Amino acid sequence: MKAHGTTATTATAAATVAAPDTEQAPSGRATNEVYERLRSAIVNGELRPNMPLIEADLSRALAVSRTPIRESLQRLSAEGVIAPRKRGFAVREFSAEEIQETYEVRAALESYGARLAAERASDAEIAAIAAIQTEREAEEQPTHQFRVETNRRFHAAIMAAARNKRLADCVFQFGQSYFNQRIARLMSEQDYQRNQADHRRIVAALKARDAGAAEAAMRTHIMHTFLTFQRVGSL
Amino acid sequence: MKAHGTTATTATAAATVAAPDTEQAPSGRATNEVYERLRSAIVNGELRPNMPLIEADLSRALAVSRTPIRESLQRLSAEGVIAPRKRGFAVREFSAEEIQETYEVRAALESYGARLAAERASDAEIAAIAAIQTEREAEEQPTHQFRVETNRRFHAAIMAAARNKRLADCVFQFGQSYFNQRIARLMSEQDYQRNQADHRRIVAALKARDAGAAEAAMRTHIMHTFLTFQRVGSL
DNA sequence: AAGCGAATTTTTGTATGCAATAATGTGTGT
DNA sequence: ACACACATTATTGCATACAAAAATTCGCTT
Repeated sequence: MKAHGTTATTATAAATVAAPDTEQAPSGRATNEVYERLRSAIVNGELRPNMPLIEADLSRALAVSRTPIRESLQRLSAEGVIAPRKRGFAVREFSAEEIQETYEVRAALESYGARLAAERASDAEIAAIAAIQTEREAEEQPTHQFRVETNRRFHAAIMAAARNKRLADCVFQFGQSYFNQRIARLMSEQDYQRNQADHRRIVAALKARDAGAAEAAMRTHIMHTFLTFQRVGSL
Repeated sequence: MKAHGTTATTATAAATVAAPDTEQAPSGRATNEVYERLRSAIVNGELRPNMPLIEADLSRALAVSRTPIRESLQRLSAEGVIAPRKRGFAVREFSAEEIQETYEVRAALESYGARLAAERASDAEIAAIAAIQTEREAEEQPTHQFRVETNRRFHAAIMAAARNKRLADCVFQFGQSYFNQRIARLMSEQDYQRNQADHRRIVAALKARDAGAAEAAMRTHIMHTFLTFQRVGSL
């Protein structure tokens, strides 16, 4: 490919990130803007794994110099979203083993969060968690969007109730991987029903203030999601 | 303070990081060199919390331009070692609550690691873990250095046996904070003996392949370290 | 003195330039 | 056609330059 002056049109990383030239970053930080855009593009799967991130291309696409690009890349690399290659960086690819490892870490973190929530949550917080699940159960025509969003809120509410910001941050980080969205999209109706049952068990344990049960239920729940991944095979 | 030409002598961040002008980074990557030096300076407590990191100073002290400095700062920021201020970055300070939170996360991760190790380790790995603890018990005049190092090896061996690289990386990350070294230094003989007892319990659980017991023992062990911190009060 | 505001200095954020190195292409001999 | 040396290009890594923003100093007024 020959770069021809202004705007590249090939299916390269830069193409999918191009800025909608409105909203032209009046808020001082170009680096943050670039960082956010790249991260969301990667998490949403717009930038495919192993796609190399060419600084000059991104620079043109996002209309900033290479400096904020390079700083964003460092940050994304530290977060494990992209990986260093011999030359520069590429969108990180996760093997099946690495995905399993990630789910195990999430299981460790979220199950401990459930335990802490059972010990520390106020009654109001537990009621709020239960309410989210009730909302899920009540919806008769749940869209994919609805399911993802209420699920996110359910888990976030539990983490908030655990009163450990660091833990919540960690869990959030681990949710920021392209394969999560993909797995969510590939979930069958049966998977969804199993998740609902898991959620009910978690709520019950929290209401009973049974830390051990909450922890175990959450652990099982997370690993169920991993089973979904295994069933659908490679992404 | 007036920067006067070449070498600053005041007690600023840059002073403590200055390169020993030998070993002049023949291996291409200046950014990595800078990153490593800053991180270790912070973790070892040479750079005190809240100390602002002035790019120009660091640049002079480490004899590189501001570019690799800034890239290192992005990385350290993503890792939570430094924190953004209104202007630039400063060494991150952890409140007592944040330290507790960190220990809770470590407890979650390492206890799950112990569980996985109990399920997955080979007999040889468990023997190796036991051997490290035996070595600890055998030493009659253990220096601080010896205690820290064997402790590190003990925990690392368990994480390796858990066969989850991501988990091991996470635990390692959480160990990279200045307060860990400080707490280790403030440990009383009684604390050390309690740790030894904890380690023995963990080894016993692993030998028995009792995942639940290994998990519980490790969790208790980590939280004991947190109790040590609480006893000595503020750092 | 204390408070306030403008001028000055620091320090950062972004852009650009240049040399080094990896990647790629091209030709030649076998 | 294949392998290999060599030339060319693409891309990075680091340094520098410059403008904007924040912090500081200084002088003025009260």
